Amino acid sequence: MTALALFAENGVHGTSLQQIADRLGVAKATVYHQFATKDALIEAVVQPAVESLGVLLAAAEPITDRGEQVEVLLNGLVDLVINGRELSAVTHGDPGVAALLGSNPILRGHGERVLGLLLGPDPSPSRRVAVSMFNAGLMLSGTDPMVAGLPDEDLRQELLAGARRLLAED
Amino acid sequence: MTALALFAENGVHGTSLQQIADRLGVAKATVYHQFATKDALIEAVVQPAVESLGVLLAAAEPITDRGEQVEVLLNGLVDLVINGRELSAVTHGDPGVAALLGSNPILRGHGERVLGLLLGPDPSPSRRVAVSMFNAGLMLSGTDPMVAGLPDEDLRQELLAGARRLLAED
DNA sequence: GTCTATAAATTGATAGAC
DNA sequence: GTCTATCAATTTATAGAC
Repeated sequence: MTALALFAENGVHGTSLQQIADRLGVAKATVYHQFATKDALIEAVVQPAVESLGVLLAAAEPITDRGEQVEVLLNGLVDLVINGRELSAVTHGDPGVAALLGSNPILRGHGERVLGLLLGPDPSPSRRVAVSMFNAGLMLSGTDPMVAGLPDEDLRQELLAGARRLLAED
Repeated sequence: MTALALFAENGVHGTSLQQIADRLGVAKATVYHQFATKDALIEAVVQPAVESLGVLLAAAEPITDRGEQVEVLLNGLVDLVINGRELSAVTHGDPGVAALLGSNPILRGHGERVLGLLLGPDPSPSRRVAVSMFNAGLMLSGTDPMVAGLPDEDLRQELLAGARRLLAED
C-alpha cells in the first residue's frame, strides 16, 4: 500500500488523502471509492498486521511452559516487525493513531493479550518498565535510520538478542 | 506549557492552534502574538530540553574513561526523561515532528552527538541495534500508561537498569 | 496584550458526468 | 472505476479595533 509509506514519513495526521491520491497518480475521489472514510483506509492498512498478530497469539497462549511461551512470542513479534518495518513505527508513533487504534476493539484486545503474556502473572514494577522499553524499542527500531541498512536476518537476530537481554526472567 | 499536554495527547499535527487557545482560555490571535508561527511554538516547547541536553553533552564529552562516560550519559538522559515525561514522547512519536526537529541544526547536532557517544568508536551492527532500541525504549516509556503510575524515583532506577542491560559493553 | 473578524488555503467528504 | 467540480468545516495566519 502506498498510503503506508506516506504515513511513515509524515504521520497519519500529517498525511492527507490528497497527498495519497497525488502519489498514486489518481484523483482524490478515486481513493474514496475504495475506502469510505480516512479511518477505514487506516484500518485497512493496519489489518494484515492485526491478523498476523492474532495468529501469533493463538499459537503462544496455549503454551504452558513459561520460558517457551515468551520465546515463541518474542520470535513472532520480531518477525512481524521485520516483515513490515514501516507499519510498526506508524502504529506506535503518532499518539493520535494510538487513540484511533485503541477504539478498534480487536486490535486493542490483541495489544492487551501481548502485554499480558509478556508481563506474566503479578508483574513487578521492574518487569513493567522492561516490557515497556522492549515494546517501544522493538517497534520503533524497525524504521530507525541508524539500522535501516542492516539486512533483515541480521536485524532479526540483533532485535531478538536485545529483547532477551531486556526481558531476561529474574 | 499547555501546548505540550495537547501535543502529547493528539500529536503535533493533530493539535491546532485553536485547540491550544481554547484550553488556554484565550483567543487564537493571542497565541500568535507570542509565537509567530506554529513551528515557532513547537520549537519553544522543545527548547528547554534542547538546552538541558546541551549541558549534559558538554559534561559527558570530555570524560576520557569510556565506562564512566556512558554512565554519566545514561544517568543524564534518564533524568531528562523523568523531568519531562511528556516531552520525550512528543519528540520521538510523530514522524512529522522528527522531520521538523531534524531541520533544527542545534537539536540535530545534539542528537548526533548523543548517538555518537552511545555508539562508541567503530560500532558493530549489534551495538547499533542495541542503541536504537534503548533510544526508542527510553523515550516512549516516559508516557507509557503501563508505567504511568510509578513514582519518579522508581521509574528512574528501572529505566537505568534496563538501559544497562541493553547497553552492557561487550 | 487581548480581542473580533476575516483572509487564503487545505481538509475530509459527496454529487454526478463519463 | 475514474474523473471534475463542489461542499462545509477547519487550518494557519493576518488586520485592525480596544
